[in-house]
Amino acid sequence: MREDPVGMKHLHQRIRDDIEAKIMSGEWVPGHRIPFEHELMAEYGCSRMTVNKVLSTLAANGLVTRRRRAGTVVAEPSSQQAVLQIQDFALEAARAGLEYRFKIVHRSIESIDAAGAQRTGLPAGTEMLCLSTLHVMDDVPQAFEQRLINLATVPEADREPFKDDPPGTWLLRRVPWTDAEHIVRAVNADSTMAKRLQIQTGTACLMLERRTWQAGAFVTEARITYPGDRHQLVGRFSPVA
Amino acid sequence: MREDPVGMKHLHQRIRDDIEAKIMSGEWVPGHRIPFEHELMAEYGCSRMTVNKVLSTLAANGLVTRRRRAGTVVAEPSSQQAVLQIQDFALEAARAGLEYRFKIVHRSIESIDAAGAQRTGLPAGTEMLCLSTLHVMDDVPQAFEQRLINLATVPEADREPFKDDPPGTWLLRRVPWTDAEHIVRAVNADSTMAKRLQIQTGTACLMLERRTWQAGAFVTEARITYPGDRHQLVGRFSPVA
DNA sequence: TTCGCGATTATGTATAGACATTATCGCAAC
DNA sequence: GTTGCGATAATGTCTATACATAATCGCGAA
Repeated sequence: MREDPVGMKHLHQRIRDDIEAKIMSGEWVPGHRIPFEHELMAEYGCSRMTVNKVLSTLAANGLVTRRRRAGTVVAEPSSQQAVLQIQDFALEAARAGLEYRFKIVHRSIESIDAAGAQRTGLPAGTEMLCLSTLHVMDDVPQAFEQRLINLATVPEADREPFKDDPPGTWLLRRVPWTDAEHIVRAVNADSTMAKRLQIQTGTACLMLERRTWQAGAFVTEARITYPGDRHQLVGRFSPVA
Repeated sequence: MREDPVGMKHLHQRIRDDIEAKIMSGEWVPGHRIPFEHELMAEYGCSRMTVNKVLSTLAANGLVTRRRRAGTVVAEPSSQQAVLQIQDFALEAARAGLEYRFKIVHRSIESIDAAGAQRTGLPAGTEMLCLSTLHVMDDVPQAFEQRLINLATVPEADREPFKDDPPGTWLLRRVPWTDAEHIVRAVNADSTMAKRLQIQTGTACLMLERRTWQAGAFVTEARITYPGDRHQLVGRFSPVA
């Protein structure tokens, strides 16, 4: 019944990618009803078990909400929201009525080291664009960002001056991600970091480490340090199955 | 074919619970090979699809590792995992092969103050059970937990000695929550906290504040402080709109 | 001894169908 | 109008089967 898959992803993955893409692109906003299982069956010409498993997985990941009889709808953004929103400083500043600036304080291209290769799953020696950015609101430093961008996945980053948008915002618009890993740590500011953020040495800081992949290809790693007395992560969660 | 389920969980959940219990209790240590799918089929008298879905789900959650031909084994705990995702110290300790203890260092019943009333949305003066708990693994303090439990919502907490399970675990089993709010901060340990956690004064700590509601009724507030050099929050997310 | 290759075995993905569960819709009775 | 109830429609769970894929095992040849 199925054509021979030569360079063809598994159906499960293809359906999942399609739905995720529609949600990510904004074509399907939160609350939008996703086609019923039998509609997807017809569209992809597969059995209900297959689309059921896809939708169940998406529901377990909190991307959609399923209700008997009512169908499946795109979930309201909840848990991850906080971590992600903090990412967009310009938006946060605008909402708080502050003036936002950023400054690229370092830029270079380097081969990834052994530890980096381990973290990202890339072969050692892969070329990465390394950027350090200071985010400032109303002349007060809010965060220091150290970022690696995989030039194999995003070659155009090499020629980008990052004049209007900081690297994170620029990337988000260019390269939609499909997977991310977040780590949140508490660290004491060393003297260098303290100077950058205009805080006292030893002040507790939140360090958010974030790695993103697009369909298995590593995109970027960001390590963002926030002064602990100026920032917190806030999230609202609903229980997962 | 199946007996009528009166108070009988779905098979999928039962198999899953059984396996998780074996892992949690330490009966199956990391590396231990889980029965093959056809063995579980025979044991539970069900089809392979059913056990396959259970094991796939456990694998997706990182509890087990699956390899073709080799079978399914209990996963190695990856360093300091998922404090946020699985907020169960006993489970984490069991997986890491550590001995877990907890100690209630303070217990009282108090009326909520103005600030607390603000945070929880309760009327001032509501009676709360106040507990302070120290979580210890292999004689090393891992976290200090300050918790308020709403006695109006969970009156039986008053008579509970919290002998076998710490308050968080006990509550989770008794009162399923429908909404939660999380705040993550970085704070410098003051001298009291430093003494409790056996760290140096000033060490950066992660402070996780968590409030939960059940259908609009406030249940509990927990404020958990982790030494920053021993813990991190790990999360794996998929994109949201 | 070692290398290569085929058989074996366990998981990965998918199908087609069945029955259970539950929320909603619409009609009928009050 | 409102209430109650049955039909309906969607997801939830499960079966039995099939073939694909990948890793390992063991045998035979170099």
